Amino acid sequence: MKQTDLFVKTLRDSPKDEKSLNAELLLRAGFVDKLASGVYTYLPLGLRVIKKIKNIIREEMNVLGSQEILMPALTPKENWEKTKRFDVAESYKIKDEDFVLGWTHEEIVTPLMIKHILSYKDLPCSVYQIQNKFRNEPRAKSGLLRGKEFIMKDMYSFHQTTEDLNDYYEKVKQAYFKVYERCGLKETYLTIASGGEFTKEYSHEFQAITEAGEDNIYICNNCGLGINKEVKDSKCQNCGNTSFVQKKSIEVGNIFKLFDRYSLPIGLKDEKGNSVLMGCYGIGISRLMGTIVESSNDNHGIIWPKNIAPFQIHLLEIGGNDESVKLKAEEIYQILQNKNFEVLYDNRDEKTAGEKLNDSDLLGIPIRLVISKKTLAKNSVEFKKRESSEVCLIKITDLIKYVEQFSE
RNA sequence: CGGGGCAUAGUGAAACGGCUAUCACGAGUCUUUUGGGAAGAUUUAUUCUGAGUUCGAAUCUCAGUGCCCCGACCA
Repeated sequence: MKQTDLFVKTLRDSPKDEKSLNAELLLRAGFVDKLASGVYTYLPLGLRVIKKIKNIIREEMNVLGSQEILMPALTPKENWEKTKRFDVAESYKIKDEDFVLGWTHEEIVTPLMIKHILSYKDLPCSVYQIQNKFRNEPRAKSGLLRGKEFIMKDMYSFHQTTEDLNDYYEKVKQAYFKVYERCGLKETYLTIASGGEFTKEYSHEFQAITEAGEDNIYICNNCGLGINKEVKDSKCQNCGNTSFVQKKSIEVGNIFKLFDRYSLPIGLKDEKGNSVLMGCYGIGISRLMGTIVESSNDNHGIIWPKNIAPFQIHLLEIGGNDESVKLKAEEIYQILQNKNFEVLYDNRDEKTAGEKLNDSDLLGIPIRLVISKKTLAKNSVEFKKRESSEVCLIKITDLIKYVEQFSE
């Protein structure tokens, strides 16, 4: 994409009121626009990142045999009355309180499954959706980390036996780690937390280590299990070790065994009349994006992990009013496009070199290529990785091969 | 929901209760410029809303609203 066609503006100054790093960088770089506290518009660059994260999640959930569906955000009152959650403060009630803006979807997916699960042959079964969720947060904060409306993947699984639920639950854990790894999140810990009202068993959170985090977890020095402070014991629940390190973290996913908490009141039964057992599995996608920005940046801007970067290559022409530079830059842009690289081409004429270079750092695309009179004199293009300060000149004839190496 | 802070152009800032609310950047038009945020010309505002005090309010008072931060809350 040519940068002159991109609907985005970068800001030179940080917005006055944003203390949170992810909010500041994402707003300055033009990835998002803030409509209200905790309510954001995703601009083209931000949406590209969101789409990449969604697709990674889709791929991993599909591997688990789950199928994607989309449930409504507008959900009728009756569904919530059955499970006694109509009055939960987290929801937004609308239209004279006949509807709730969905903040989680057990109440919708469980009745759906009554229609679908007619025999033991239909079990196990798993569905997920990616959707905007609404939570009546008393205090939205920290940019994308805690919003009133946010993007979430929620998956629900249905089983005939506890054993089958347990098996599936373990597989989901592994899939979640793959998601975080592919998204470039370096330090994520499986963390045990309270199962809440549903079960004496623990639920599991996935906690990413970051200074911006709202949680404090204790990490076992022996086995690496994270332990939420609400269930902190003197010994590690997994290995019995007694030494821990405390770190600030943000929850980027959680998984629960729901058992019959929803199937019982809603009446989801197998053919023998036993309640179907359920699990639910969430990932906050917008929060994940914010967390990645918090953990991957420098003084100049964002450093996107390559799998979720909005583009793979940022091609800059410097001195583009020189006809030969412009032509060559266009040519290289076309070649890279034809090779299916995702290229953002800074073809803006009126910008100085400094502006282009600074914008490039701010946007955080993994590979930067610069073409100028200087590099053309050597039949070359300058190559730089965003994460490194090393710069090197690459012969134009070797460019494709060289770039391929770094995008694999 | 308790506590604290802030609110002036698209963004960031300035202006003792007193002249036509100033500056930088951005954005628009034109000319010149291009390796770490360039030069000139020109355009760019209901000082958050409402009330009050005053000869006079961006500035003081009260109320409201919004935003940021701390805490509580967060299946």
